[in-house]
Amino acid sequence: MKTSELPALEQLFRALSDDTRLRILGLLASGEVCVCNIHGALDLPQPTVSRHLAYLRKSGLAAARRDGLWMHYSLQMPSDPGAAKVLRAALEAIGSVSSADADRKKLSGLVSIPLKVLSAAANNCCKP
Amino acid sequence: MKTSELPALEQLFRALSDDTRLRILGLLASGEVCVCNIHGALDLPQPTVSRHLAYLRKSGLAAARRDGLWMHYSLQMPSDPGAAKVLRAALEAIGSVSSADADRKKLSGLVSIPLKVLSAAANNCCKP
DNA sequence: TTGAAACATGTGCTTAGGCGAATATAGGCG
DNA sequence: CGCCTATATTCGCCTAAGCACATGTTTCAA
Repeated sequence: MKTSELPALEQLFRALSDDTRLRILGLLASGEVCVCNIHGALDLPQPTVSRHLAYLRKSGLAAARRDGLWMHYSLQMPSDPGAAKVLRAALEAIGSVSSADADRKKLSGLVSIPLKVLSAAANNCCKP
Repeated sequence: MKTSELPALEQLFRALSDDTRLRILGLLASGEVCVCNIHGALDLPQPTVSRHLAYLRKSGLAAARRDGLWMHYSLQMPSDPGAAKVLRAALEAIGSVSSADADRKKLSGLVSIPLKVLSAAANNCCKP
């Protein structure tokens, strides 16, 4: 059963071969996240986060959804089963890294800070 | 359970993010292979193969064994369970790629060509 | 010891892609 | 419309790493 081709796998691994992108994926693994919260949780310059998100988007690993001023990114599983399995293994590996755990904790802190119920969406973005 | 760290994962993915190295790993998945047979099966310049094998060795994904004139390379699983799972998923994905299958077929052709029993080892290397 | 075979490594060149700083765009609001 | 905020993109610079070609190195055998 021929599924993916080698260049596609190569591209997948290239997308995974960056520390910042691995950290971002570690956050996206918990669900949809706003750019401002990624940039807040990882404590990275906003253009850096944006660039890496663009890379993930072009690689088919992330999807973007606009919500007013905010952009929410979420994980997107590759259609190819082999690539999907690789990504799941990658996410699992990231999940057992202590620094990624710290990132997640910081993210949940950021998200829960305001906790004031905005309109319908429970998303709290960028309240310093 | 903290296992690997992010930079280690990054290095693993970087080692996997090259077409030639994926093809080599596809061959090593079947067992120990001689450099000359890799270079023959993949139809790549010998220095190219050697350099990528060195990269895999330094990344801890391959081990080398000297046998007289020949060097035999074999897969080496990472000690970290998460990384090992990633590698297994990668090998499985490579296994379902048609071009990698062609590589394997060409390798088995090369290996079986002489089939004359050398001393004790059943390894046949580089008999044109 | 000399030569040949099998690998490994150095050199020069080229490209992908990372970063910081600056700038551009898009949406919401007064 | 004009401004602010959130996000995206551009620019200049720099490093990692790929390739082809040439040259070392190691091992064995005559």
